This record gives sequence, structure tokens and C-alpha cells, in this order.
Amino acid sequence: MPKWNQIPRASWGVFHSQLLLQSPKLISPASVCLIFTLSTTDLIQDYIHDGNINAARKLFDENPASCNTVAWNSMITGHIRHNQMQSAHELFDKMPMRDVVSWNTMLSGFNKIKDPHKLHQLFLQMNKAGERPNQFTFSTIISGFLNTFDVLVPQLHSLILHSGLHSNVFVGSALMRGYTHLMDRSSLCRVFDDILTKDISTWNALLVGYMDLGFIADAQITFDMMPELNIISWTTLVDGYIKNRNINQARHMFDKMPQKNVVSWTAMIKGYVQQENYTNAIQLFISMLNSNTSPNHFTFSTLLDACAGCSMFLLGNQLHSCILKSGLCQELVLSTSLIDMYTKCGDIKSAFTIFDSMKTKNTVSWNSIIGGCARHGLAHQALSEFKKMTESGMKPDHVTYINVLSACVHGGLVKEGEHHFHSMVERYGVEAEMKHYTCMVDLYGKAGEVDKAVRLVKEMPFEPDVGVWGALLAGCGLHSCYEVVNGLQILGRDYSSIYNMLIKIHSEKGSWSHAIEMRDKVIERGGRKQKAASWVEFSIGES
DNA sequence: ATAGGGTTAG
Repeated sequence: MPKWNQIPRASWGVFHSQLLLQSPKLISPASVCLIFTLSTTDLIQDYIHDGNINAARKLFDENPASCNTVAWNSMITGHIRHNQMQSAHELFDKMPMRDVVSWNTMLSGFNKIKDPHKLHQLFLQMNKAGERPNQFTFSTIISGFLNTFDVLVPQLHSLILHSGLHSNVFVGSALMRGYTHLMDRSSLCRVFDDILTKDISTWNALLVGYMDLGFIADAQITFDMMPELNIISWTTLVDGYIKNRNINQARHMFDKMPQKNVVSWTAMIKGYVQQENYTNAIQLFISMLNSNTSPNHFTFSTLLDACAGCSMFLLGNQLHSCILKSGLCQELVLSTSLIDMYTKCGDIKSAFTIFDSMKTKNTVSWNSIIGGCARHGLAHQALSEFKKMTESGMKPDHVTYINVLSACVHGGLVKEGEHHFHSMVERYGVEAEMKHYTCMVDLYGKAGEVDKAVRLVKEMPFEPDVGVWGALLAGCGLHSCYEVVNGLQILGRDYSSIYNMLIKIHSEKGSWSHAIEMRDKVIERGGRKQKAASWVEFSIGES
């Protein structure tokens, strides 16, 4: 039996914080400190360790004089762990003495909430304040800069070389991820070589790098010569093959995995969903359940994607029940997947139920519901949801506008479509892409304003693609605009669909000789008409 | 008291 003063520090935390919690009237923090010969700072640290931020904060606020920099830093850490970035920031601003840990902790906070601009600002302030960045600083800011400030990676690299921190495994793997983003293979390898004592994460970073850059063979060689492998190495390899569109090799390695977890199962299922091989995706999901692996929100959202892809309403609905049971239902991404699944399976009502119950919505959630309305032909509702979206301060992006414009197409709302097409750049700085032009051409074409459609195609700042021509052609076909279609033929576009359209128009006008001439041309070029297909939806019990 | 790998949505 150890004496009380031989009990390790770590075990005390639980003990004395319990003591304080259970009998706050009998014993004060001050007495606890006395009994256990703890400083206020020690006690604060123990509270933070236990996740008891409120007790820590109370003690901290009541004893300002006995709080040193370590206590301040612990408080900042505690607030960040509880997602209270605002409070953390206030403490950071108020603290009398900041050391490198204070700065690093704040940087990690901005990294956690994914605010690269604040992260960048704080890093500049840190340098201005004369605090020298260390290995913690570099690994944090590099990972936080990815996708936003990728260009800074080489410059940070040079600072790192200057400070002699290049051999640190954390710094090194962050740099490797940075160079992977920059698609710079040779720098990736340089950084790898510079890390003198490599650990498994270092090797895994190389594996990710090779796979992301498409060097499949090098990735496999790396995998085969790695000193040790963990489940992450295996999953990286499997996912790498999926990303490089080699699903069979992915499955081969997947089957060879010594053990699998949620992540590896989800990655493999996702691979099949991307290939639109929904049968295999669902079979694999069943095997996953049989192997006693619980799905998480990643898995569910992947499967909902599968349901949306092939209109499996029943399975989607069952998954929804599972999600409700699992308590994952307030997950933002998952709700958005559910909305998408329901709209694509024809149940816009359920989609709205979920959408309206969401506490926080982002651009993607709004886009799914607007897109859902569009798909259901509810043009006016799509526009009113769009109005609500902008009024709530959410900024529309290019996808929002694709959905808004396609709603206008379905509803034949030419005026509204034109309005939004123009205001997207003027009000929100969203430049029109190919898809937006396609929608507008489609809109004009269906409304019979083929002249406007043609003018738009001519004015487009880039070369129209098949989609744009297809929309124009469809519009012409709908209104039998022989001249325009024939014009397309003269322009040298020889898609067989143009000839097919000409056949249709000639037939309608009764010029059979022309129609036959066109048909022969199609056959001559080996063109064949696509088989037509459609599905009819019956609704029972509702009008 | 501070740092790193693999899976999710429109």
C-alpha cells in the first residue's frame, strides 16, 4: 500500500476533484492545495485534465495572484477543448506574460476550428512579437495552411531548415503533406530523406503522397518495404487504389488486411459507390455489420449516397432509422446526405422535415434542398428557399446557382432565370461556368427563345461542351428550328445527335428524302441512337 | 500547458 505522498500525480486529479465536487461546503480548494501540497496551478491543470472547465475557471478567477503562465496556458487549452474559442482568445489577449506555448496553443485552436486566415494572422503577430516558432508551431501551421496557403509551404520549409527542425517527425510529415498538395514529388522525397529517424507516420505520409500523385507502383514498393505496417498504412493503400480508379486491386488488398476497422470498411464501400456498383457496396456493408463493426457518420453518409444514386428509398429509410437510433442525427453532413437521399428517392416532404429541423445549415445543405425542389419541379419553392438562404446571410456559391437556374428551367421562368444569371456575378461574385450557361441555353431553348440561346452560345467566354450543344439541340428539336440545327452541322459539329435531330425535324416537315439522307449519314459514321428509357412514379393514397 | 497519417454531403 503506497503512502499518500507516493501516489502518482496523475491519480490525484480524479481523487481531489471528486472530493471537491462531493463536499464543496466542507473542503475548499485552498485546503485541498494545502493537504496535497498542490499549487493553484497544479489544481487547475488537474481540473482541465478531468474536463472540468467550470471548476478550473472558478479557481482561476478567484486566485488571479497565484496564477502563472502555465495556469493561463492550461486555461486556454481547457477552453479550446470545450470549443470555447472566444473565451480562449480573451484570456490570451489579457494574459500578462505569453510564452511560446501560449502562441502554439492559440494556433492549434484556430487550426481546430479550421480558420486558416486567423491562423495566418496570429502566426504573423507571433513573429512580430519576437516569439521564435518551434517544432510545435511549424507542424500546426503547415497542417492548418493546407488548401488555403499552400504556396507558403516552401517558404516555411526554408525557415524550418534554418532552425534545424527538419528532422522532427511531426514537422516532417506536415511538410510532406504540404508538398503532396503542391504536387511536388521531388520535394516530398527530399523531406522524407531529411527525416533521420523515421516512424510509421513518416512512412504513411510517403504512401499517401505517392498515391495522391498517382505513383501507384512506387506506393506499392514503399508499402512492401516499410519496416512496419499499421491499419492506417493498409487503409491508405486501399484508398489509394480507389482514388486511382483501380477498384479490383483495392479489393484485393482490402481482403488481405490483417484487421479492418470502420475507416477501412467505409473507404472500400465508398469505392464501390463511386463506381456506381451499388450491389457490391451494400453487400460489403452487410459483411461489415456481420463482422461486428459499427458504422459511423462517414459510413452512413456514404451509404445514403448509394441510396440516392439508385433510388433505394426503402434502404434509405431504414438507414435513417439507424441514424436516429445511433444519435448521429444532428451531424450536419449526415443531415445533408439524408436530404439528398430523400429528394432523389422522390420524397421531398421528408427532405423538408429534416431540413427544417436542422439547427445549423451550411451552403451545401441549402444547395441540396434547392436542388431537390428543382428536381421535383417546384420552381417557385426553389426560388423562395433561395431567397430565405440569402436573407439568412448565407452566401450562395456556383452550385447554388446551378440549382436555382435549373429550377427556372423546370418552371419555364425565363425572366427569373435571367435575373439570377446576371446577379450571381454582380451581387455574389460567382463567375458563370459551363454548367450555368448550359442551364441558360436549356431555359431559352425550352421556352422557344432559340435566338437568345444561340446568342448566348456565341457570347460564351469558353468553348461550349457537349452539354451546351445538347441543350441547344434539344431546344431546337422541341421547336423544330431547322436552320439552327443545320447551322450546327455546317459548323463542323458531327455528333450523331445532330443528325438524329435533323432526321426528326425533316420528318416532321414531311421532307422524307432529307430525313433518309441524314439517316444514311448517321449509319455511315457508325452512329446509333441511344435507347430511350423512363420510369414512372406512382403515388398511392395521395393526390 | 502546445504538434502528425486513412473514411462523409450539394
